[in-house]
Amino acid sequence: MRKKTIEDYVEIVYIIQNKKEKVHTSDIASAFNINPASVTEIFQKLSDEDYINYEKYTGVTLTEKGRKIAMTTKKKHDTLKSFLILLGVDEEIADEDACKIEHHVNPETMRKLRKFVKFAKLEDGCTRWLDHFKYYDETGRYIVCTPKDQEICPIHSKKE
Amino acid sequence: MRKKTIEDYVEIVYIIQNKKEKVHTSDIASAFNINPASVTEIFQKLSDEDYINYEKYTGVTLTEKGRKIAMTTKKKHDTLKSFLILLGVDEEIADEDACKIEHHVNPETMRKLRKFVKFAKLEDGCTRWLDHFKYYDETGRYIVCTPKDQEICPIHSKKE
DNA sequence: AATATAATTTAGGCATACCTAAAAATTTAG
DNA sequence: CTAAATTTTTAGGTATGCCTAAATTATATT
Repeated sequence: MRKKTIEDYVEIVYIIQNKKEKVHTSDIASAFNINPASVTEIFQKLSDEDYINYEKYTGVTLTEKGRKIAMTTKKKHDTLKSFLILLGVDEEIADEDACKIEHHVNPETMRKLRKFVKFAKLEDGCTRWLDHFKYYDETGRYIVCTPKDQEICPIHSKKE
Repeated sequence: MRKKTIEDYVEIVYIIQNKKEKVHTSDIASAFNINPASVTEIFQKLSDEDYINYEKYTGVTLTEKGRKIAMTTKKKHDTLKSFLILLGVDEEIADEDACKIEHHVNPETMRKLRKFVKFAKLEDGCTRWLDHFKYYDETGRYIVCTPKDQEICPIHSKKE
């Protein structure tokens, strides 16, 4: 199976499992808008490779191996989505794009992105540049912080 | 053919065409590290759908339709790569990721990203926050521009 | 508990993007 | 300008992720 396929299916099982205990063929068929027969097939393969516990007709649960991948993938998704929303992308599009991109991003890139999202959210009147970006995006005008006025914010400065 | 396939092949033809006039089966086989026979097959399909001008044994060129897609795709690639480098991702990884992501990003998202890269590059002593991000990335400390010191930079302010 | 209904699985098919081996065309060398 | 070497194409094959139709199992109704 392809990495993308494993991640997509394991992730959706993970999400549905938070509401349902056991995840059924039909849950995934409707979530991905595909034929239930295709889901069965995927279940069999995911089971062969030990990502899910599958017994015919009774629904599936994630194995430890599957859960790890699901969580990692979901975390990537959330980071990407947050970042795109930060940028001003509509939530729905941000979600779609995150879905498609999440399988293809290098771990180093993800690390930088996570840092960046965290950095951008260090506000409380501290972060201004994001507002400046929005303003620039809307008007084309660029607001400057002059270098001399920098200081280290005592509240948010901390290790890692 | 899948969107990803069309974009990947048309883009590489575009890039090679900037150095070679006619693009040959072997050029692409070695660029993508696949079998020449597979390239021939793709050439036939790309030709059927009018993305390239293909005549057996003589190499290919892009049609107008193909060139448009190639340019759009390359532009996406460049924007994504620039953005990732801005974030501090290593050039090689930035390039790889851009390659994989470029097929999956919504036009609205691309528009925001392009704006963002442009915004971030409005420096000349003006943009500070990117340095602050680097500093934060490395040390965990957050440098603040205090709100009162903002002003509109007369040099970079302009419509669109 | 028996039967009708709904969900799931099996079986058989299809398109895509790759492959290998062999045939055909082109290019290069002598 | 012919023969050897190289490149390209053809033919036939594979894995993946989807499909439909039919069979099987589970669930709900009475």
